[in-house]
Amino acid sequence: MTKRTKIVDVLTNDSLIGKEVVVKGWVRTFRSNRFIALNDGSTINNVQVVVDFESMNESELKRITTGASLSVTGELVESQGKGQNVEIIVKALEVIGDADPDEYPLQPKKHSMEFLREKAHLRFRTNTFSAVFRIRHAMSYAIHKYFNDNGFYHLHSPIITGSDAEGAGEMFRVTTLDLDNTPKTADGSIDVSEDFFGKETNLTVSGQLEAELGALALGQVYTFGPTFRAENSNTSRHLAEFWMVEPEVAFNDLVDNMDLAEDFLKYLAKYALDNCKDDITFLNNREVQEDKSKPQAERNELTLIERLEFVANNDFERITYTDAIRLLENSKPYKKKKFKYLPEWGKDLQSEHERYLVEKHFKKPVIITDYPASFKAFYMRENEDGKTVAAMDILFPGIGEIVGGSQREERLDKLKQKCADFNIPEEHVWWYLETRKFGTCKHAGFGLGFERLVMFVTGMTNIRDVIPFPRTPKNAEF
RNA sequence: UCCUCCAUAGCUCAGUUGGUUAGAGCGGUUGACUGUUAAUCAAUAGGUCCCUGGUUCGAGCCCAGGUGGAGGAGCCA
Repeated sequence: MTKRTKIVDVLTNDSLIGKEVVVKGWVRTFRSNRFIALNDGSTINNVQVVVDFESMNESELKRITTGASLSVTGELVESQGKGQNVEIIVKALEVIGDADPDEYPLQPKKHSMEFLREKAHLRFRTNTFSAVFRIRHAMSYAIHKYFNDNGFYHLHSPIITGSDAEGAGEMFRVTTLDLDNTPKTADGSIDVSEDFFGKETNLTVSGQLEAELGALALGQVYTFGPTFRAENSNTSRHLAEFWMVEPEVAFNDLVDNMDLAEDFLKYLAKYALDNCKDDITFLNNREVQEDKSKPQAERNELTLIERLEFVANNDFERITYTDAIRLLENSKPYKKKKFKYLPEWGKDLQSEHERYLVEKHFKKPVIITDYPASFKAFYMRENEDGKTVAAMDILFPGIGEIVGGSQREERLDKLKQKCADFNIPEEHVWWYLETRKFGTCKHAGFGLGFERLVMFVTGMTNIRDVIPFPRTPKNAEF
């Protein structure tokens, strides 16, 4: 009958004090047969519900267990106790759904992240994960808001793609063929003309090429969708299914591109600080506690909040690949032979090199630009030196590469040459080449790994803990 | 895919040179207590020691293979 009040409102809206409220949520703890900590997901904070156990049916009281869902009607009053400002004095309490304490796996104590990953269906009910996923939502919203407020259009790039020219990684094949009985052509290979689309199709590894098509008419676009890579990578920074944000802007060059990416990331850090205060504070304190049990060398130099403030308020370092190599060659670990791999012009930077630059030398986000063409993608614009391309990677402390982008090759002859160099048949990318044939112009864009952003903003150290149901090699549970 | 480490109670872990009956804390249950904040106190239940094979009189412990997990590397976002 009476409308449910969300716990976030119960805790923050002073005008409700003295009034009767109805709250519904899940029991976090039940102490002394009298105090229920109830949470409904609207905030990380619980409301304390005070039960008059002397007058309650004992069998009903027994059903108030960790994890059970309740409907509580009662008066909101200022708390007699010290830990909270307000509490609800129960008038009526109904157990909506029981949670058998013998079987309910979440206890009011610390669990390991690995254990909770196996209980991915229930881990939303913990403080840490509810905070992470509220922040994940806020970041998703902030991304749309940033682009909308800056005149970008959200472009929906396809998830199933017939394009096989991207080369961004191994792809997941999409087919409706009977795998036990595939149709064959005369030479014995699989006859893909019989497949649903009449050709080989895969899940997208990037929406970039499609975003470029949009940008070259709409001016400023971005994609924000799921991306799939069938790489057998087993690290705390990679997923087989992840979400990527890819803005693309006509008439932008590499400097414009860097300016956009930096402004965007600063906006997101500030948005989190301004709009997710309770959750960020919780995760900040959680990390401080965790760090206490770690050796000095593994602790964070700055707290989570300090790191977010730092990104929001300080300019990123910008350095060319060539200068970065020179800097590494004159670094202490180089001279003391601490690098496992020697930095060398023409070879890609190793993780240890990036970490040195970001975490030891500059101690701030670093944008590395103008990489050698040899290990970058075919669509990146060739620089005047003929050796490097107008690429940029943004490296974050503890996360590594969070953004990768470039100014695109807009000159048709150069792009055709690149296709040849990379063994990409022109007939596969005819539609992409046509944008250079008809009204071509400078343009640039980048890709932001959404989960890596959420890792940075939450301080979580494993990417599997910032997406509800992680997809990794040998794991597609739930 | 490669390297290193790990797998014992519901959870976090200990377990001696290979030895007979595998332990602790937390959680659960039962009871006491009741304005608590990880409540407290007492009692109590709870085990395919990841799987398969091997060595041995005897394996949680040693060996081989497998599976799963973590950290690092590569690839990248």
